[in-house]
Amino acid sequence: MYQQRKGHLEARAAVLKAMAHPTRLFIIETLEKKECCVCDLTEMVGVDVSTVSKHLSVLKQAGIVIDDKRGNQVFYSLRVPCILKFFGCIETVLEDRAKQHAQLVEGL
Amino acid sequence: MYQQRKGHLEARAAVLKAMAHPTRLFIIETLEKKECCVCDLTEMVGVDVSTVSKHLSVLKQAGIVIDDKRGNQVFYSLRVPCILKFFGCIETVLEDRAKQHAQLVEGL
DNA sequence: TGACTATTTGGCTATATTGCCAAATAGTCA
DNA sequence: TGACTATTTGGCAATATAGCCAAATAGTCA
Repeated sequence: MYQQRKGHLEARAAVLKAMAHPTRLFIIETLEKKECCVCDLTEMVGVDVSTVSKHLSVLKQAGIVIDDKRGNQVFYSLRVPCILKFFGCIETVLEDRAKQHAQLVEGL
Repeated sequence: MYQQRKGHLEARAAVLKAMAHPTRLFIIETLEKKECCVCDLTEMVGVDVSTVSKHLSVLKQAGIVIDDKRGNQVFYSLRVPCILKFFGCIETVLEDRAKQHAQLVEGL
């Protein structure tokens, strides 16, 4: 039952896992607007450049971004724009959860 | 830039992270069709019941499933059906990646 | 109450992730 | 070539995760 779908589910989980980090979500959001080099992103995020580079590597590995080397810079862009549609539903989850929490608090 | 959105992005990332596991994706898929008790899911997944229970706890914490205790069983169901719309795009990522990989192999 | 089933929790080990620093690599330009 | 910038990689410590077993908790039923 599960074993038969396991391989496929692992592939899906890998994509979700690659997105499941606040810095990487920020990068995805940012790349939606325009491609950026590692240095642009590093400045916006405010962590070590090596950390940003590794996050980008995770996103690239997952097939979410592509890189394009130009001169001594590497520009990253979103490879799968539909990724952004995810967020609408995640917001639903968050709002729903907030609502439920509010009810619990009221109910006290 | 990032700092201002960090809290919100962390909340989003937490939802994605809760989904980013093959067993939990299987549970989500299964609960789409019908609610299940822990024992049903345990049998389908084929791991220790305590492991399944912990996965369900992660999904519940994230606001993705709800539980309903009836007798000495606990039934779980999907709280946010839109979660399933995610998968279409994830498939796109996977297919796209497979295509690219095929091209790389051909190009050798 | 006592035996039983269903579920959750605690404890443990093995493994993975994050983020930093330092060092390696790649490209530019005088 | 040498100095410089941009990026990636290796190594490390701290932290989180997954899954098992054992034990605790909750409910049923005779």
